[in-house]
Amino acid sequence: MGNPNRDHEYLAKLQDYFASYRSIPSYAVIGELLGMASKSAVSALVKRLSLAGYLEMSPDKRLAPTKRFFERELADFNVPAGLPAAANDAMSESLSVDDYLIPRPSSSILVRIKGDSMMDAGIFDGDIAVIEKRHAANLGDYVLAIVDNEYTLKELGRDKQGYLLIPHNPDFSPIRPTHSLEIFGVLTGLIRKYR
Amino acid sequence: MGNPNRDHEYLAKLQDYFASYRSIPSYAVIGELLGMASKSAVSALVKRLSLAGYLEMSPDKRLAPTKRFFERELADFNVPAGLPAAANDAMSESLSVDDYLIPRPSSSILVRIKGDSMMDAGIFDGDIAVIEKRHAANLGDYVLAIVDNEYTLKELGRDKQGYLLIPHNPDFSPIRPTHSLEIFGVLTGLIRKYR
DNA sequence: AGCTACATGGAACGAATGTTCGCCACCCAC
DNA sequence: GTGGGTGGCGAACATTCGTTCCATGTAGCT
Repeated sequence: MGNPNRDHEYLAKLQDYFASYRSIPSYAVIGELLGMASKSAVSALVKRLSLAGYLEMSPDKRLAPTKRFFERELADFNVPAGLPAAANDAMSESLSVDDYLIPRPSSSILVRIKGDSMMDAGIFDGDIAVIEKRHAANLGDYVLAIVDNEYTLKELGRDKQGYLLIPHNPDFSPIRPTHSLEIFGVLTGLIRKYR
Repeated sequence: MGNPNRDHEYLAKLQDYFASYRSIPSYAVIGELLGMASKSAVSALVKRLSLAGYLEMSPDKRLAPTKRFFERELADFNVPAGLPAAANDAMSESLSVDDYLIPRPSSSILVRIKGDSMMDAGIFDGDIAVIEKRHAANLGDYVLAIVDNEYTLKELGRDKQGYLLIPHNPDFSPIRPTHSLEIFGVLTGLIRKYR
């Protein structure tokens, strides 16, 4: 395999396209997109990518991406500088962000964080929390709780007087539930977007 | 229109199908799927769903789901008043988080954070950073830079002596590149997993 | 009942699809 | 060099696509 495989480059363009339009275009358009003049070249490419596990045929004979299609490479931080391009061949590990963060979609919801009460825990206003819905939690878990008809994300704690909700910000005080403490779910992931 | 619109039911089946196979089937198959015997009925349905904003034509005239296609019914969970500002942004199983965090897959890479030098910016050891590969950045951006053959994530700053890399942790000092400063990419997203 | 509105069935049609085949250009190993 | 493998080109092909037009059936209304 002396030939530097251009298939990764082709795959990348397909990934970009799918990210934009949520569909795999026809062979003719793929060719146009990748700079191929004939559909047979595309056909060959599709066979290769299918073998590699990035594409598959849906039951109705339509071309569709596989799970692996959505995986991203995970590079290690400490890579002593190879060339930046080396990150491509680093072949460390790949993962799909969704699978990584949301293993149980049906019991997970996304909640946008309001306020700074968990700032010291690295949870900022505007972040999105992945909450797994359940009513039980362990001490030390970050829980989305319902207190006085309001949702709030805090650490679940306990002292001799009972359970409390501990903020991670010196400007806030622990909340001691007056009546009952209802736990909506447990924080299992966090997503932040910059810019 | 005595008939309660069955379109929602049809939409639901399409959503299920797409969730399974990541593609929209042909009109014939859609008909089969929904119990319609003719493609003209499907054609009409597609027009309705397109008008409602659930489907659209991709640039190559292929049927594709829109963002709204992936929105989840809020009515699904009967949460007492004041549903936690649910992130309507992106909710679905497969595409959502990827789509939200990684608009350009081919130029994005995932990097696992090592060390606490950005702790005060809410970026912790073990978090995963979404880096968009490019060589230019603005002051104030968090950049993945290559300094002395090591990758490091810092804020890009500048003073009268030139560029520097600013950590967000009082225990660390700003880094002043001795020779050259190479920027590998810019931080565009952050992912953290609990437990 | 008679009428209208509308969703669907059914068939015909041109356009576009993906497959296939033979051929060429290039690169590497020998 | 020579040979073989590989990726791409170009054209022909049957199949399938989505559109279109008209007929049919049903529901609601007067």
